[in-house]
Amino acid sequence: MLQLQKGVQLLMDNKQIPDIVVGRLPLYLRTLQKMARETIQVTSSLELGERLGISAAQIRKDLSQFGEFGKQGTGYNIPFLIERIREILHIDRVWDVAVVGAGDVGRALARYQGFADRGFRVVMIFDNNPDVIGTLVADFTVQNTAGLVEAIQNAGIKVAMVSVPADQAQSVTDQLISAGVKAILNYAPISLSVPEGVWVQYIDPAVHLQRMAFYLA
Amino acid sequence: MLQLQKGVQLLMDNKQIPDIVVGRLPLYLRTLQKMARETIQVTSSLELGERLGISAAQIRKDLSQFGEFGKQGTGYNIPFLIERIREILHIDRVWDVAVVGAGDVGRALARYQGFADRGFRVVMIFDNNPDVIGTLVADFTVQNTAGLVEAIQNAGIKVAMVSVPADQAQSVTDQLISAGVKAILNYAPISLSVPEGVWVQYIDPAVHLQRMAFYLA
DNA sequence: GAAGCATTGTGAAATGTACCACAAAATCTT
DNA sequence: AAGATTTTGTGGTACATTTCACAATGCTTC
Repeated sequence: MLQLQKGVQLLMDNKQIPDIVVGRLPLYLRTLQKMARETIQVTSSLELGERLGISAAQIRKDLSQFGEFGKQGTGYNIPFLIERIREILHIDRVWDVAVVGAGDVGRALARYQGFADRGFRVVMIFDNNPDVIGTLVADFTVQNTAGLVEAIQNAGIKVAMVSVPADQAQSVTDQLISAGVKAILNYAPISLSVPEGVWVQYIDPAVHLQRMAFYLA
Repeated sequence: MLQLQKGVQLLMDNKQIPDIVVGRLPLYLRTLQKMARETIQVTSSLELGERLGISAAQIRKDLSQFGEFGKQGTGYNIPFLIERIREILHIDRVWDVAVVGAGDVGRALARYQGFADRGFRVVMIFDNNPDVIGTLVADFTVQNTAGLVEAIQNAGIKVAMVSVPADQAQSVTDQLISAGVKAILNYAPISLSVPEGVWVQYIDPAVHLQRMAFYLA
């Protein structure tokens, strides 16, 4: 039986980790958590790779950037590896998240149950439509976007999701940044301009579909 | 004034185009269409790159994979380049899309206005919840997932979006593939297994947030 | 407890991607 | 109409990422 390693330490403080490696860690984590729910205790880079469609060598190389988490001949202890990845990604805590834009997408995000146990929790939602301000969305009262900077600053929020129309997205982004937000998940179909030290990820279903359409005869 | 090039032909039939290049074309297109709405006629790789946060050299190299679309000293004619990219991505037509799962996400997708003019159109939506089947979502009657394969096959649909719970996503995917679907945009938080010749893109807000959390102190 | 099997972590090689820098070509200026 | 300016397309180079392949290690079996 695999023992929990003791004294394992995360590296990465010195080393420069490629962003592409960082981007795969959440996928590893998601699959490992699924395996844990299936009560699997141990896995190998080969098995994990098959579930993910990623080569075993790549998984081993990626994980070795952060420490030695496996055991030769045996593989990786799943609960242990889950904890290590949660530490690496700084999601061994819960980040409060603000949603800006209470349209279909914003409301779906506020009501989404999938953030639980994955490191995030929606705590407030904003909109600038007078008909929507004050209404309830998943236990939250929609706040006026006019008060966004103060509310986010006071709450110390660092993570936000933007689901406003494209023509308001840059302005909202600028306000979020002035309020101290460092990570933005942008659903508006537009490239945002942000200063050094602020990270943006984009979700645009049309972009994803267009990419695949290239391969359709 | 820039003349429209005549007799320009798309290459790429022989050449193997890197997927990473294909993935940037929709971003170029989205920004070019925004510029067109601002009634800008001509742009340069430098200007486009600044808007996108991508180097000018990379944009030129990417586009040169498909043909010579620019003019030295002048740049790129925007309407012309838009049409070329639409051809390359096979979105110089409208692809019918099926939505499976009529929860918050599926309903938001069915009602989303952002697919218009970007090559896609939602034409049907499915769910397996008896309370939801038969209700209206954005002019569509929610159909029973039991009839999914037949309906999609009959309509000749090649593109689908999956917004069902994770534990149903693989089963739905298998049905979509048996119905002839070749491109799947998956909102379920799970890696899908698909055969050669079927493409999947993933949208999982928690994954995107986790990736950024790595960079949060 | 020795032999066989499984699996890691990792240098080295192979492959893939981005950037540089410039000749060529088109436009602009005077 | 000649020189200055702009900007493309691209060969070459530098950098990044993935894959290979194997020594080392830890289980399992007999």
